[in-house]
Amino acid sequence: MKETVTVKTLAKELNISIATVSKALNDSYEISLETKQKVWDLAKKLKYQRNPSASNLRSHKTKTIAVIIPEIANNFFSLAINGIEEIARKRDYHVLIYQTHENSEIEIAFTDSLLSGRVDGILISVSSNTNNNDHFKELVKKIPVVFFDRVFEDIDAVKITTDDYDSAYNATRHLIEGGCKKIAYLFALNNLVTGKNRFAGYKKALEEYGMVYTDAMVVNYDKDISKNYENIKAMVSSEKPDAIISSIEDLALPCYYVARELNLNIPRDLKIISFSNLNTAPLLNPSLTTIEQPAFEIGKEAADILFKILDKKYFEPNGNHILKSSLIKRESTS
Amino acid sequence: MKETVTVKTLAKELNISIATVSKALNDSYEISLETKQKVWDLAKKLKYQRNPSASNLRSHKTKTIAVIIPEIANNFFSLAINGIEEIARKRDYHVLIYQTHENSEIEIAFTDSLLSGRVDGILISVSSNTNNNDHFKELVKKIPVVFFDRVFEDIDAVKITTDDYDSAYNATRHLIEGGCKKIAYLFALNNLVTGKNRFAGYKKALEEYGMVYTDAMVVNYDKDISKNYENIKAMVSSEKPDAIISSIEDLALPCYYVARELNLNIPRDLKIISFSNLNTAPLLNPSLTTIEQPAFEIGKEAADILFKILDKKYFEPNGNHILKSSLIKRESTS
DNA sequence: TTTATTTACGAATACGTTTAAGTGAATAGC
DNA sequence: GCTATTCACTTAAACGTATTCGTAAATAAA
Repeated sequence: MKETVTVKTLAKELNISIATVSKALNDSYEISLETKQKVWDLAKKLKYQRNPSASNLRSHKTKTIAVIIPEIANNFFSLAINGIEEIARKRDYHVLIYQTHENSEIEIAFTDSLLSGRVDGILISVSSNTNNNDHFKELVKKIPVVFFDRVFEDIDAVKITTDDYDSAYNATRHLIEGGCKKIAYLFALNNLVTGKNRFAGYKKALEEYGMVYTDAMVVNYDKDISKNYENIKAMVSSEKPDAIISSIEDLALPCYYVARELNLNIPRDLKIISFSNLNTAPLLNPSLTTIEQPAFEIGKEAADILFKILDKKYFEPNGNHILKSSLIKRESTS
Repeated sequence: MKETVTVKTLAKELNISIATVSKALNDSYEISLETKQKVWDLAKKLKYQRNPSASNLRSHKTKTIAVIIPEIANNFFSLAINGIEEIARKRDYHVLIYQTHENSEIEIAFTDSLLSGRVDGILISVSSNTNNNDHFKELVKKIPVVFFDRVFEDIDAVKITTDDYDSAYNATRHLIEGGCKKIAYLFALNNLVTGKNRFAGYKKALEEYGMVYTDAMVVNYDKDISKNYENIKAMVSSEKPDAIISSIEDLALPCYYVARELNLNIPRDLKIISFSNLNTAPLLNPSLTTIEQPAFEIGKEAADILFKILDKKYFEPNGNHILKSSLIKRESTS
């Protein structure tokens, strides 16, 4: 059993006090360069590693942030985490991952548990079936939090989103200008601004062209994934839309299967456009027109701002940062 | 500023000692049920949260595991993390994520830094350009580690892999039986058993059918992604294979682009098969035949075993667990 | 030269928990 | 009735670090 090397070890070896060692390791101005160098050299030689628990306990800094997301096996979120991790890495921070699986209760359990001082800050993308934001309101009072992509309106925290309204609006216009007369909508994130804005953009475009939608043309996301397929199929069968806008990626692929099942040709009989970060979008049959969110940049931005808050260099508690998505036109709408 | 509630708070309030509170919270047999109940009730009422740092410092248990992977924005790895997270959740463990981006030095930095007692155990899928495994050999002596999917041969630790040899063998046979005469191979993970086994399976199948491969038909993975496309294109142009086996997902899509660029029809002119967990594989143009690894299960299994080791209920330091992949035949090879 | 300030370090304490060892009272064994 | 054991709890000491306060020596200011 190896002896673990602590400040004590170094102190004893160098015949100086523990305090001096600790200060030297933290590059304190109180310590002479000469002594610091001796400490650093020995620390390196003995492979000294600062004990994080002890350090945290004393300093109340954990060098750790938490990321709470609905699902990791999702292109958007894994890219976002990628961005977050990149920023965290630069600052030698550690990243804890928590998946809610779109379950609000799990989400609450996570946020509660993170109040114990395990992390310095939290990045959250809200679960789709979270209706009540009381726990978030409490949370943001106690610990720095940045919301990204899936956000609530009335929370006192920084939010990073994309131009949901504009991109949905543009997508709808793209369809209308392509000759579509009846555009169905796959609605998700109903209770979040994110979802509301997308839907509003869709409605606005319809309105501008004197078109209407009926409730029958709107399919709501069901967390039971198999039902989504059925619901879309039922809607397409009865309503016979000539286009579909999907407000989340998860609903795009079911559309392809439905079209196949109903013998509808995409894009001739049915045009499809979806919010999506699928890297196979260009290779699908037919290739899929997407509203691509800058997922990686969202993650970076969110992390960046969280760190600014931790550094106390950010003073806009309600900042709303909006990044631009891009509409990438492909065969499914041509 | 709210007072943080500690064991001290509870002790004072209930007029009992700190030790009693601590033991009650840990459900120790030394404490009467009556007292425990009082402690639990008050803890709940005051929303007491055990301070993780203090607890770790004293008990040397962090309730945290680390996952080191090459890339999170990858179907296989995000599914694996999903499985890991599921198991961790059940045991109230926290999951730290580290991405190496296939960089061996970053990998070493991570493993070194995890020796400070920040985590109880580590799950690793080795970076593709890691040639030297000395740091792993040292690592496994000091902390429980389970390797998954991308593993080294001669490390004294548990390994979770898939039947790489068999699945590559079967995939190759599938192509041969489909009439292919010249099967190219996209080689990755050359320095890991994982990659070696896949290549060996390919070679064995060729051999059985009296076929040969030349070095010119083998393209090695380049970490500069843009080069892969060029390399594959060059190989296909000069060698004119009638099929390609890609040993990792990242090399499959470039094949599609190359075929498109060279005006080759898949599968007529060029059949393609790839190790892959793409959920859009059935929707590609044409749909892609895949060797699908049970990514989620691999993650679960790896985490499961790590916890067994932590519980000291696992006694097979060299256990090699092999899960089965499935060959899913689609249009790209028909 | 005398006083004030700076420099470089050490002693001691606190962070919040866990745990080994100890204690008095109640119960059991004979 | 006396000793041995069990029960329920307390005391006190860690775990390894960061930090406040203090201090002796060296330097600067007067």
